[in-house]
Amino acid sequence: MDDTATHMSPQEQIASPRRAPSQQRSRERVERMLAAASALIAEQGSDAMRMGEVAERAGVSIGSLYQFFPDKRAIIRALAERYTAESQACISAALAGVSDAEGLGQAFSELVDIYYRLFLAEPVMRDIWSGTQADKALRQLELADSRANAEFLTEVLKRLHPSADPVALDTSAFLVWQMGEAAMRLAISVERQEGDRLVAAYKRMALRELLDR
Amino acid sequence: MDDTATHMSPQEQIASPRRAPSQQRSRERVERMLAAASALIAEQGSDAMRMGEVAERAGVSIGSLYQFFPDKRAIIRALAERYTAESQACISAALAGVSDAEGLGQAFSELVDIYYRLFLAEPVMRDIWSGTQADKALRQLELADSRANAEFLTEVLKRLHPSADPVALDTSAFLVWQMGEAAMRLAISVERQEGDRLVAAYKRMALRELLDR
DNA sequence: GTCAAAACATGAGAAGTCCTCACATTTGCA
DNA sequence: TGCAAATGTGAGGACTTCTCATGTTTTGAC
Repeated sequence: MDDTATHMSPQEQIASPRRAPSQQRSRERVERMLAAASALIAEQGSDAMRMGEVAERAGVSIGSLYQFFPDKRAIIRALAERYTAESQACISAALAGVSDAEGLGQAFSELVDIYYRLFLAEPVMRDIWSGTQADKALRQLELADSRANAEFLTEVLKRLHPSADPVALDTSAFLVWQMGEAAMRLAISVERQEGDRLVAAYKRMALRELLDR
Repeated sequence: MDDTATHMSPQEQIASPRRAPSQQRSRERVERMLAAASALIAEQGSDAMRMGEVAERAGVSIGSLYQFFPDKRAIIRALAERYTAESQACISAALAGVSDAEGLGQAFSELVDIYYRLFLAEPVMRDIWSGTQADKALRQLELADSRANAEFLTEVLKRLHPSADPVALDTSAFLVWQMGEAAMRLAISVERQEGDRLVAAYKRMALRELLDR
């Protein structure tokens, strides 16, 4: 009872932490809250998601919601963390065994396709990463996630180009990764056909950067 | 430049239009409102900007604010429109006379530098384009702006590569442009030194896409 | 200059949001 | 069994954004 912060602040506000659910009952309720939030985001977007609605749909009171999530953004962040954990495992697996240029080309191409399909199919993921800019902590999370993913790529690059400057490789990998996320966001915001073209163009561009050095 | 998106979510609200200022007095007041909004965004970000504060700083009542701007986002959009108009003129001028590969390399490189410096120096611009995702109309504006800018690039490319598929050129130009905006956003959100490296890497990557075909 | 109509200005308060807090209930465990 | 810790509750506080009835200024036709 210290960080209670009665007034909203001029700028950044760090949400006070909440207790993690320790009993079976509350763990299930937290799951329901996250599921409700996810459904509402899918339907209306995270901006239009109302905390009262989340509570109602989860079958809990508004107070219970705030027992486990310090504020609205924390719920969204919790969902985001699940996605990042999931996708990092996927990416790591896809790139782990790569040892030559052809293998990288193959793996990278598949990864892009998977991500593109994911973006097209998952309105929640889409919405969350779109809203990234509004929430500093979420932006940090995305950046950290992106760095972690780029790291896998860097490892492969170092194996392929042993004599190249490691910093340059790292920069390339990070940039390529971020460009990919931007390309996805762009692709899903235009007509499907144009989106496909853009993703294909990105793929070519990225592979050239990664392979022809 | 009208629009009316083809599909609209049930939740989307089109803000009712407001009267444009027709008298000298009100035109000046609107200027003051925009200036106040700009200053507040620079200080705290558009999210933390309060309409009451804008009105107070502009020396007008909250009612007057709403007389000319249908809602909060409209004020931000009005500022965004100024930036796009300004930057489009600049880009058009930079690319207009380009007729060979070397000229494009030169002009593009300079343009990237200008944009990077602009992003670093202009907190308002930064904030506005960051918040792009929250406001559908603003996203449309940015997309339209990006297309218009890419169009200049496409024209140059068509001159340089007369035998290439025009659609492919257009896709490349649009992608390169969007990647550039993403690279800028990324660059300003990390340490200055890393940002510089990322922008340089983007420049190389983009030029290769534009020139080596 | 007169005067009606249009444009403009105002701020209390309507409507709606996030989040807190004092108090009630349930659970784990000595 | 009893009791502390964990959990559950929802009315209400503190903010927002935005409206609207009411008053003031400008315009322009006569």
